[in-house]
Amino acid sequence: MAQDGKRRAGATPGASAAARARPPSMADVAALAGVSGQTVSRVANNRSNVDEATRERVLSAMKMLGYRPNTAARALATGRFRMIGVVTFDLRAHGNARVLESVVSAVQDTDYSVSVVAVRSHSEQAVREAFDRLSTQAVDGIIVNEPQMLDTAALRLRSDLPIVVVDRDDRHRYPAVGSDDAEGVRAAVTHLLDLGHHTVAHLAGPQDSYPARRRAEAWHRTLKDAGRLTPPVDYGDWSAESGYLIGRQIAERPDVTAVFAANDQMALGLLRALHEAGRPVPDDVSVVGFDNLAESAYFLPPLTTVNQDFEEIGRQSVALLLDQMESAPAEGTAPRGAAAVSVAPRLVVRGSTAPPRA
Amino acid sequence: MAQDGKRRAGATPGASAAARARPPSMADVAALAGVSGQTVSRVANNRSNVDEATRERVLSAMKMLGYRPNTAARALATGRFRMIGVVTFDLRAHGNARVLESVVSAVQDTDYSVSVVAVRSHSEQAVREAFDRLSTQAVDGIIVNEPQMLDTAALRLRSDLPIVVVDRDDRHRYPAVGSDDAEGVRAAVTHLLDLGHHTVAHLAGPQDSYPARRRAEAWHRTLKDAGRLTPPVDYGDWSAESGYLIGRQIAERPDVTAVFAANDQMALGLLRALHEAGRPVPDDVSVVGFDNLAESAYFLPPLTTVNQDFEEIGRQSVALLLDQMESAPAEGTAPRGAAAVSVAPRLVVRGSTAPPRA
DNA sequence: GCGCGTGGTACGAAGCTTCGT
DNA sequence: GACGAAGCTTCGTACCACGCG
Repeated sequence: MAQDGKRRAGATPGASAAARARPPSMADVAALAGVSGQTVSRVANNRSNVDEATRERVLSAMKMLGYRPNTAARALATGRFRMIGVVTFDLRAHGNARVLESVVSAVQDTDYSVSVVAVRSHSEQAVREAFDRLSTQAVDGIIVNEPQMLDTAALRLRSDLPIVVVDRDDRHRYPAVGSDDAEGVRAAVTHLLDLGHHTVAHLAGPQDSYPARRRAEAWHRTLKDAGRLTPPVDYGDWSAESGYLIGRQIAERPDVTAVFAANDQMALGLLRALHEAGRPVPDDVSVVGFDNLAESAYFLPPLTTVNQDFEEIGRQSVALLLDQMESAPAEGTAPRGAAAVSVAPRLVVRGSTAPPRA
Repeated sequence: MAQDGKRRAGATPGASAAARARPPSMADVAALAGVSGQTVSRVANNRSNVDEATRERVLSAMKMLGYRPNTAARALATGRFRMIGVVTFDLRAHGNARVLESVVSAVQDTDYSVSVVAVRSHSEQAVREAFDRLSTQAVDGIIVNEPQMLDTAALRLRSDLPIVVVDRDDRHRYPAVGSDDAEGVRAAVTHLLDLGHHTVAHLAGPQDSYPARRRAEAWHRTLKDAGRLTPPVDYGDWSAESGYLIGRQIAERPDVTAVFAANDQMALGLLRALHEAGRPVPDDVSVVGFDNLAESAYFLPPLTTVNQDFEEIGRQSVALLLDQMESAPAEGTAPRGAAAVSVAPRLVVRGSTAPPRA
């Protein structure tokens, strides 16, 4: 076989298995298969110009030795890491966890891996730090799961890596993928109007959140387009607790017959507040949420809500990122056109909505 | 300055910025600072034997060039990747997402990164594939978030990497970190007995889940220790839907005055079933859950449940893993003693439990 | 000649390129 | 077109040696 005995003593097949500590290298495979390292490399990278028979020999040698290409060496040689970085916020938030899940899942269908960095606060400082970690670490592209970015200045980062932002916002110049919130909100509010409600109150997310703002704006616009009055908005912080606290105030407004909450958690708090105030849902007040938690179908009453297709969002962001990575191989900063992908949400009608009392 | 002009043409300071595409390497920093690459390496790794003045020079050169050490090259040279792999199941499950969150957070306090691999099914095949991915990829240790492993054979993996399993189970020989389920269950069941209930029914998780089994066993033992009868167990699948479906049957058993559900989601379904059957909670039936979802405090009624300290679990698993990684530097398979860390759960009493009707 | 601050060189594992058969 | 051999590249680190107090 090959004569690279000078490289290391134990590499010859004759050596006992006792010295097996270091993982097998390409040279080991080559020796066992009786081919050159070059050919092993060709097989490992699925090149076409290898004879089927030798390919088989090499593959079985790989299997026998349990050979795994050394990622570090490959990355060093190619300059690419086969790794996608994900910057995410609080995973306790349902949507964030779902997005991460679907991104991981989508990436798994490629030969990339995922490295996750969590941002603990919404400060520009924290976000910048996360990016720093990722660019120090070896990633070829970054997906930013940014459902509540305080200020977009934080997104103006020095980084020549391809980036995709999840949860569409037009304030920045990066390609983005997100739910078409406006469409979902429109469906929700229209559903309530169609049921006969004169207007719809809004329990919004925090004012410094872009998604919250978008939903509030869409709510406002839908009412306006329908020629309805727009009640004053209440702002929560996405939590069930805030929904409950604000809900107690809403419950005291006898004119309110329908409420659109910016997420299901706040809707849950609202349901409890209305219940305690003796205002039955949906007989007295209708409630619509946003997100479609797994639990929402079992709230009392089951919650009408807007379902977001997180799977699709994950798939699309990964696709968009890979796209960029392939088209701009270290081209520097060239966010070509900043594509924006909208994923359609879907209204799920359940028991928390009904026509207003006669 | 240095004389490595042979390495690449554009590296000399005189070259225009036009050729700047490749990130700056150590040699660039060395050239700019007028030292050897070796010294740059020393500074980058915070070694002590560098003169304070040269250290400053090197640091400012790094800053000026925006130098970042190349992870791949470093890994190749050292044989360590500074990366921890996490194998996780469905992130839609609250607990899994929480564990991932806390693991990521804990790792972030070290200079390691996290690579996430998701397992889509509970088959040994899928788990093995996940491990394969991780060992192909560059990780120094693995944390397995395994709250519902079908069979532990799947955990008997060829992998000489340090491993920590989250969600303690004694069927395998790996170090593990998890909630002390038995203790949490005991607290929950005892709470109900103390309220005056003669016995407590159990809405269990799926039979092929170890955590579910552990909780069921602890429930059984607690009742037995108290000398109470143990009603037949009903098995759900963790989902609110299964809780609802089984709950409808439970609601028809007039003897049932208290139910312990193996998680909050099933408890939610149960609450709804009891409500629909006209059996008020807690007046007619008391319900206790397990997990303490963010939402549980706003269920109708607010759910008494067992809180798990996921943050602590994450911290502990990372600590345990780092421990192993440092103590067993490529020692092969030597799971020393298989440490097991138990994290104490805590009963949270809310409105879903009360003494039985007189 | 001890020790500190340095520099020189080989090395790690894979890839690519150029020949050559 | 299927392969091999040799040599160079990637970048950072380990080890050893050197000069200078």
